[in-house]
Amino acid sequence: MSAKPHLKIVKRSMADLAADRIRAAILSGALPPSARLVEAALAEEIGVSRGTIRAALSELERDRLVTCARYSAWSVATLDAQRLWEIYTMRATIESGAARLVAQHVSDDAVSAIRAAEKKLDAAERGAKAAERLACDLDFHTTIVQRSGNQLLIDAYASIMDQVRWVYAVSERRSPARIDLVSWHAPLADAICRGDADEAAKLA
Amino acid sequence: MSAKPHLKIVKRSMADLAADRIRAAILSGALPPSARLVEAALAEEIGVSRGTIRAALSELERDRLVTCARYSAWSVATLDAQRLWEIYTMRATIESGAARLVAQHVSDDAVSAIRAAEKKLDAAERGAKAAERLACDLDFHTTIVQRSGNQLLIDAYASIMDQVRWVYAVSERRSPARIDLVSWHAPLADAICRGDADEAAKLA
DNA sequence: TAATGATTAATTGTTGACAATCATCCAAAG
DNA sequence: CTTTGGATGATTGTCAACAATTAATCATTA
Repeated sequence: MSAKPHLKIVKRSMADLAADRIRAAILSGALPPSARLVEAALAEEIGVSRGTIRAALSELERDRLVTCARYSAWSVATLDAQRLWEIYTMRATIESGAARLVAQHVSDDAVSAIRAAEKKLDAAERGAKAAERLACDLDFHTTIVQRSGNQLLIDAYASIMDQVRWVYAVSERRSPARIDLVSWHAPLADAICRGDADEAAKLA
Repeated sequence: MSAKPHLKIVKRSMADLAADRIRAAILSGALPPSARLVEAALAEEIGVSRGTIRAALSELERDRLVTCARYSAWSVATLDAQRLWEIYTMRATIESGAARLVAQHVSDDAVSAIRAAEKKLDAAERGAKAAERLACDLDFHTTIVQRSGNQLLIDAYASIMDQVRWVYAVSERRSPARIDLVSWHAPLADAICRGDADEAAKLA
């Protein structure tokens, strides 16, 4: 995605690593919604101290993957219908704002980037397996948000997409009907490329 | 704002209290952008241990009021032109999404709530001092977001509005011309009340 | 039986000490 | 004069122990 590869190695803290482990366990479904999380147990299992685990859980709390009841318990967040609606609405809101921005000052390389993502989507649409198509789908939308140049939007989108993936993982509904991805996304891509901000925001 | 007053007292952790103190210091300008924050010094000043201060700073980091350089230093976030644009764009995006939601399923009490906020804005517009008018202005927009019924949007808006207030506090530009607040906001209120989602989103 | 209050085990909140890392300074070499 | 290298102080990262709080249990009482 980034043109110039940067060599800098990012040394990550144990807390970050621990957060990754727990996050993966939640996203994979190993830790189901509402599952109880005990700091001491996690500390033992991952091999770090409780303080480190606490920092990791705080990070996951920010991402809304876990919740904390004071002096009582951490637990994996729940996913009711209301929250599901909120997640999808939030995603649509952010993507809409991003699409509007991209359309407002549309550039050549933005167009090429979007068209490239569209093309990959087209390629995946025929023949590729469901997971591949889903990945290209998400990639298409992510490309748009990236192009908005707004780090706040990009971060918020990354966070909400984590939730979306979690929803996908938890509700194991496989391949929800084989719709035509390209024809579904083409109007949005076109609106952005011709600079129609309002239309782009509406479609997203 | 809330109809039924709940009596529950929320005992807050020392970390939360510490976060409030530091947050207030930042929003008041006592801690200017880029100011260095040393855990030990803050711990001494506020009267809690470093671990507690660390938790507080992590919370403020989530709110993007402070940043952390590994093994080096915490510091108050910076506010360059790019970030300023990002903040305002993000606010517009969230408000747009919320306005669309409210307009989509507009209810009677939603209309009355918005009209009430509009009326207060109208009252403040003539005679009241700048701070008062600004408060009513923010209140009007907040009312809309609250009415969206989406907790994710509400939280995100509260977070970004903290940043907006920070911008106002840091750049001490007073009363940026006395524009007619009501006529500026009326189209948005009308669009929502008549259920025109696309128009509402565009105006916001 | 249902409500009350004490007891206790489990869990998070907080702390201070130690380890790891970074930024600065300064001297020496080229 | 610039660059290299090491010593040093300051600051964050991590840990283990202790305090505070909660939730469950169970006997007691009306």
